Amino acid sequence: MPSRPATRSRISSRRRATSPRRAVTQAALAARILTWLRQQDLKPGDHVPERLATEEFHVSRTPVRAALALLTEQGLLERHDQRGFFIADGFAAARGTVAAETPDSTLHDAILRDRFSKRLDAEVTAAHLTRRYRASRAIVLRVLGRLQKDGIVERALGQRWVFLPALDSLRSQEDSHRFRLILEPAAFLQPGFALDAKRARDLKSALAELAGQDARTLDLKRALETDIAFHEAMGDASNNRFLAEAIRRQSRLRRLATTSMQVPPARLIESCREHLAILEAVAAGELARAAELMREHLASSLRARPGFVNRGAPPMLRATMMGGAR
Amino acid sequence: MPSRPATRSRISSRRRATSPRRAVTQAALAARILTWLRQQDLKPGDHVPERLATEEFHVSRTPVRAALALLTEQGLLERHDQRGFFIADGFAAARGTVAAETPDSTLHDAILRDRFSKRLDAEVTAAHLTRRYRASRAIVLRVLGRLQKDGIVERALGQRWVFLPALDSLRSQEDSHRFRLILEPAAFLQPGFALDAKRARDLKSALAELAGQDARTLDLKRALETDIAFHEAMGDASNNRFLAEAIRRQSRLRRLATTSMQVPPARLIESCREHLAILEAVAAGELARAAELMREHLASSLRARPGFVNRGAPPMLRATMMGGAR
DNA sequence: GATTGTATTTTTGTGGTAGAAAATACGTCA
DNA sequence: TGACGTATTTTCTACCACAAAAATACAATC
Repeated sequence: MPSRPATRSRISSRRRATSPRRAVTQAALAARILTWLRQQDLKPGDHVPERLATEEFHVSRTPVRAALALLTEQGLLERHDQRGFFIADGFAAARGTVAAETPDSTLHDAILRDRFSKRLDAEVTAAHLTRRYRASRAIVLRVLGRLQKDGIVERALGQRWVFLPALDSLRSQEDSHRFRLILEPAAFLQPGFALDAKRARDLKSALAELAGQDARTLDLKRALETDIAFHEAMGDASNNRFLAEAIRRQSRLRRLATTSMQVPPARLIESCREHLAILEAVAAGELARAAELMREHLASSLRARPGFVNRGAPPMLRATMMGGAR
Repeated sequence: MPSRPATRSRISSRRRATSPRRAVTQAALAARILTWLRQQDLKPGDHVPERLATEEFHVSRTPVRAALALLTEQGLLERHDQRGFFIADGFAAARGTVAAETPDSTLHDAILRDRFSKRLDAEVTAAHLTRRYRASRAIVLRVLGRLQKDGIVERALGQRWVFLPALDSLRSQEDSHRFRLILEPAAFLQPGFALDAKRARDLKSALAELAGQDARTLDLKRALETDIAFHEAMGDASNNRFLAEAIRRQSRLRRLATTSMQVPPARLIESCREHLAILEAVAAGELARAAELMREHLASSLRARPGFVNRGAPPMLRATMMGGAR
């Protein structure tokens, strides 16, 4: 087996007295409810009826109540007897997310890390992973399922799981960029394009803040998240669910590949300015111009990609040469 | 529960003496090997080494040998002692596929049918489905997983599975068409666009045959399959795996929705002619023209959509009406 | 009348085990 | 040497019982 010995963290499935399964899904739901609440225009004292979350997330009141109780513990909500949950004073201020470390996410990240660094082969079996990470079979299968949904692995007909060429290969990065170059400018031109007002405002302030920062002290993770949020918002605004979904898919891949593809910080800041220009065009109702700006923005990013144009052969030739073998 | 009583076919998981699980995956692999062999330029007498299929499908020799043996039984291959499998004389002639009826596919189709005709609610639980179809939980979960992969259902955080608006709603159909209008013309303009020669030939002959047929006696199922094969081939030729994948995703949805959306046969035949024109443009190396033809082709299909422009009732109302009877 | 609080019922996830299927090791033949 | 044939080992799936979580029913409150 070509797999080299590697980090062997124990990813346990045993129930510990302190954190049964509940804590995991509860936290996940709480996190989703929180981002959902943040998207709305809520003031301290506003009521948060359980029913709304129930309908939004297609779950019963039981887990919703548990999640809201969790948010109450964190001071984001307040609970009044017989009246329910209300937005707390600290709601707007608090920045932290409720992101929990789950056995699943631990394994998920470990697998991605080891795969990107080629410590994992392109073909693995579930049994291999259970041994390597000392995780229960159930967890391994769940994580593989999630990776499959994200287009990272594919299940073969037998008992192998195959890693697809991810964004770590130069070739896939180029494919991804060209794909986005097709998709994203088109979003603005869809009939019914409409950007949510609050969302536009939030994006604008986040982008403006980043745009003013120094390239040397930039929080790269936050910059990437803002970048992704911007692109997904444009997809959602397109009013076409397939387009939105396709853009979101690419976002997910980009987020995962962030470790291996390093964009220069200066480019990220430039990016923010371009995003702001696009938002302005949208606000002015000049959608055709927004589309054109988006095209230029993505083309710039494509050019800025490390190792793309700066090295050797020109784009067309390169593409053709690579076309041969696949 | 609004679900009305409905077809209750028993979908069994019990192993019958005659067909254990093996027969299913075996047949599935055999079918995939067959289409794979058909894509290659093979003559009777050509050797089919096990290793090639092994590498192509990421499975071990054991299932490959079983599948090849199955194809031998059907007279498509020949087996010579100590030398292996060879293309049989009847290989090119035989048209039939090895498509097997599995418990999974039965349930899969039943669920889709019942959902399209609104006999199933938009939110279901696995337990509900096991009762309704008298299927084992394992099968239900597998099928739900597949439907999820295809973007038909989504798993909620609790124990509900939510059907996404599929191509049965008029709105989604329009979204789908507009999405394809973005994607598919762009395929031709990707650097490295290259259509496999044999594939082009096969498509051309299939399309030519359909184009010459009478609208009244047209085999609708075959026409749809050819249509899909054409569009997927263009995606594959684009040399961009994300683009190809996105097109394939749409194809899968279209195939599933075929029962509920009825395209007039005359339009299908016209379609074939347009496909042929695109192939000619590609063959002549006029990719920009091919892209333009594709745009027109998809735009025509969008216009030809039943109930879009031509019919009376406004979209929302119609969609509701269609829900009633199937 | 709608929403919350509480209790009850239903559904799901997990772990262990037997048997089926896939992977693999090894000998043989062109 | 590389491909096939056969035997052995490993891995997976189905099934079962129990604990945990979600859904639901019903009473209480605004």
